[in-house]
Amino acid sequence: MEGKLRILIAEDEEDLCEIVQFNLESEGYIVEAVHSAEEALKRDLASYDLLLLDVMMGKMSGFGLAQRVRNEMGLEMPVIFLTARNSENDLLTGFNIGADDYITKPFSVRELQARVRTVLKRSGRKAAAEVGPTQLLGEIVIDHEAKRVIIGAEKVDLTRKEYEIFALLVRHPGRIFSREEILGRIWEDDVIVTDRTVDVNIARLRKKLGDYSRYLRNKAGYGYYIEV
Amino acid sequence: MEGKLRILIAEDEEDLCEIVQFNLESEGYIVEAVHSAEEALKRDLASYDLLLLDVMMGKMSGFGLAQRVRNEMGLEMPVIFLTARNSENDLLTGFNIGADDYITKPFSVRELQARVRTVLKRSGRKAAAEVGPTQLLGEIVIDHEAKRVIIGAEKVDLTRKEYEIFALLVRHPGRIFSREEILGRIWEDDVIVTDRTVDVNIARLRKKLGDYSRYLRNKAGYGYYIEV
DNA sequence: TCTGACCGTTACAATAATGTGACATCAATG
DNA sequence: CATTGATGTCACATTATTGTAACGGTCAGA
Repeated sequence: MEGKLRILIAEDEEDLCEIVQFNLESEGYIVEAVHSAEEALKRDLASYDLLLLDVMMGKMSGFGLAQRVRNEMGLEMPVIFLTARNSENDLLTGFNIGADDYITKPFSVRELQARVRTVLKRSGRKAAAEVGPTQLLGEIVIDHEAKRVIIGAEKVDLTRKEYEIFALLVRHPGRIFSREEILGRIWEDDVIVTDRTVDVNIARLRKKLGDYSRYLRNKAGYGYYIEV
Repeated sequence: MEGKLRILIAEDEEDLCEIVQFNLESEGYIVEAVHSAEEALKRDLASYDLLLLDVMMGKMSGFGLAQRVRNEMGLEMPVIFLTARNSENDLLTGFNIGADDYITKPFSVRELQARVRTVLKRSGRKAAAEVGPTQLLGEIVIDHEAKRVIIGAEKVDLTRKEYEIFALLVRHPGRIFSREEILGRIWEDDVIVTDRTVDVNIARLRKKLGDYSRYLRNKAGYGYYIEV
């Protein structure tokens, strides 16, 4: 029905990383590995379908990372935590992210595969669902659960493309996205559409945003961005 | 607070607590967590519908706690023990006490949800996670015990799939569920069905809901949801 | 075995979303 | 301030998504 699912594993034990990567890739997933939370944050996390996070890595734990992903970035994505069995003291507390599951080390490959499959299936593995239920941009609230925007008392439904473009831009305020980049991220790989298509969708989005469309700006020759 | 079921979890691994709490709450239970048996004893244990007890916690074990609950306090309540994998002795003891169930760590969240549901059902507490005994949506009443819907004076029986889809959506009003997500949550892991199947079941459900099917909405490109 | 409830699949019609070309405006650069 | 490429907008065509009827298979109970 769609492309391969992408998994990011953040785990500082490189050997374990490789084993997991190898095995999940042989299951047909696209797996990328990083070895610290900081490295993970450099990725476009929204582009993955599942995060496998070691609980204990360097400075920032897997929990910390998951928290940032969910709270600050407003992304809801399936997370499986990897925890060492007998290091309970080291386990951090107080995260309220929606961990979908966890698995204790050492684990069997089969175990992991089963867990991954289940979590992905449960989560609906659609292109990076986002949570919030809301995320703010000035006085505009994005309701990621309802796929719409709330402006004052108005609730404005967004179509899929409108929503995805807006969510992408809002996730990175101030950053300019070229039409090519927007197309590459939001449209399927095999469909070919003009870059003018982006403009039209932006126009429709702006119309729905009303006055607040002033936040959604263009820089001639470059692309679109959200004004900070 | 209407008929939601209350669960107390006593478990010293706080991260595990959080995971369990989050996931059970999202299933519609009220979940409270404590991190020791002593703390648990300060609660009004009779007010819970289910106890989830870690077998190994600090001074007093989950078993000790369960024993006191049953013998001294004379409470009959469902208990699920959480045990580490290789402590077989504990298991025996657990069953002598009359544990309703046990689950070995690490367990999948889904496994736990299923176990909780089963135990609650068996114990005579209403039924599954979607328990009410009834839950309201506008003027529609869902009778979770009879697996049907009451619209005005009409009683409309729902088939299993119809009921589960409806219950899932009603539990999270306003949230859009993609077809994949619905399939992942309601269908068994190993069966493979088209996503169009969801549509047809939705259609059948709508027909039974009559006029009130207006609450059960679709958003093109996303999925189905209950209008708030 | 028969029967009917339940459920998955398909086909096609109805609806919503999206893409495109034409043209009007705008913005940057000399 | 004039020119030119970039952007905004509209109407309409095209495509994708959804609703629904119809068919067939399975399974449990009569």
